Amino acid sequence: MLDLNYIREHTDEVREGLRKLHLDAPIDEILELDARRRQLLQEVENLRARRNAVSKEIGKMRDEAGRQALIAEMRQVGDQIDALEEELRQVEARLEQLLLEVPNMPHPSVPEGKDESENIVVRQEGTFRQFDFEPLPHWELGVTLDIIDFERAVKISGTRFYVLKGAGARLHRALVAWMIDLHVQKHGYTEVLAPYLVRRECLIGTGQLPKFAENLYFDAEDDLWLIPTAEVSVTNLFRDEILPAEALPINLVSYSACFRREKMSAGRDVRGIKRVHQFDKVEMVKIVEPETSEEELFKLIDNAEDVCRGLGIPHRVVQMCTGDLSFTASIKYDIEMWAPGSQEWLEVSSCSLFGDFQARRANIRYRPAPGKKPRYVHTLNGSGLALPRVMIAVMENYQQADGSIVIPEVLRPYMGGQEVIR
RNA sequence: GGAGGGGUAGCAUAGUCUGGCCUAAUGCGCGCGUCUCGAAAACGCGUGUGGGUAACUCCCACCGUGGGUUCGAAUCCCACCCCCUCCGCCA
Repeated sequence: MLDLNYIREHTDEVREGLRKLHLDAPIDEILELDARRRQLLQEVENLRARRNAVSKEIGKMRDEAGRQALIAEMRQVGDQIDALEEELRQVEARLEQLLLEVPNMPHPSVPEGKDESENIVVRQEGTFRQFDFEPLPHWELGVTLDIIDFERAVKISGTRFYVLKGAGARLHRALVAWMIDLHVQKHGYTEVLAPYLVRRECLIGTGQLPKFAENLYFDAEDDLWLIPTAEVSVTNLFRDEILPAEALPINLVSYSACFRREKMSAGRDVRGIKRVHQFDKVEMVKIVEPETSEEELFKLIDNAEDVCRGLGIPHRVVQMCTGDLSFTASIKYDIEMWAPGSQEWLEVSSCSLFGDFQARRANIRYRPAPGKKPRYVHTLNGSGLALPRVMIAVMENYQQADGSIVIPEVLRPYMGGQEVIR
């Protein structure tokens, strides 16, 4: 959420930001409602001040006739207050609703562009493996090795679900365990395991709601929502808190299942395990002081890249242009791994700096020093990494001519020393 | 799910029965200062959040949440949420 004062005082910059994003937002209506709100607020508060003062007098008065006269007068004032408050409530509700639909502003450093075609490949690392045979896509390798079962997944859950089996399931588990250990032991994160079902307010806090409800699964009876990413549960751990300065930076890593309807991409990427309704992910979340947040973003990206380096799979870092930024991000970089069987770059991580956009929504603040006013924190997160696509990259990069898959060395301790899946 | 107890500012408590000097007190913690070579102790001052305002020693709101009664609600009424104890059920 943007600061209402900022919208009022820097209206032109907000309009310019929206133009760069190729998005629209009801700025005029917001400004009108804001002006009306402040006007109503003053009227109501003046009336309330009067009533407070007079009511106190009434409590002390002995003259019964004068008392009754004042009570009658205050009854009138009360009616006026009720009427104004009703209008105020409506204005504030509408204002809140509109503010929640205004996207974050792009950071000035973000290159301008209309859509993903204008994203910028910042760097590429690692060497492509030279194959002396035709590398197969993972959906063929997985079925042949009997480590992925698509048909039974569809039988029990429908399209866009998958089942891992035997060494496939274990490879998945090994990846999760190794990634978490890497981030904890080498990068200094603290591991957390949080609920997959969260309250509606959490989705509003991190920005999935109200705009993107159609991408989420939820339980109507209890109004509990399945998280589309651990970002939601982990960032919201701190909602409505004022953290002491010494608690920052907070660096958390969390494994979770993620649930997405994928309504927007019907018909795309239907083969294999690239785009599914339920997948697992290791997510990194940072809660930091505003002054350090850009530096923290680059650490975050490097931490995610370290996973690619450890696995020995080529990757590249892509900066999103303004037209391809998410609703909540101020800066965003994707990390993509090369998949030689599918012949494509796979987005395995998305690293974002949100500034205070999420912090305002979730009301996460910190106190810079004892006695000082609370300030909003900056939040960041990045995948470290998303499991199915890393599985794809491992399977396709490490396949051999006979269809077997060599297990990357870093994962072998997590697989009981196994070296090859055949 | 049943019965009982509870939710008050960072923490711990008072206030609720009996509405109005509660515009929420006290202790702890925290900050600043005095004293000291320095510290502790003691003493003094200060210390919740959000909003209105150019700004304030000014005003408004917030006592779990949302409604209601009243000139006036932490206090009375209704609904809901959460926590604790016991019982039931359960991996």
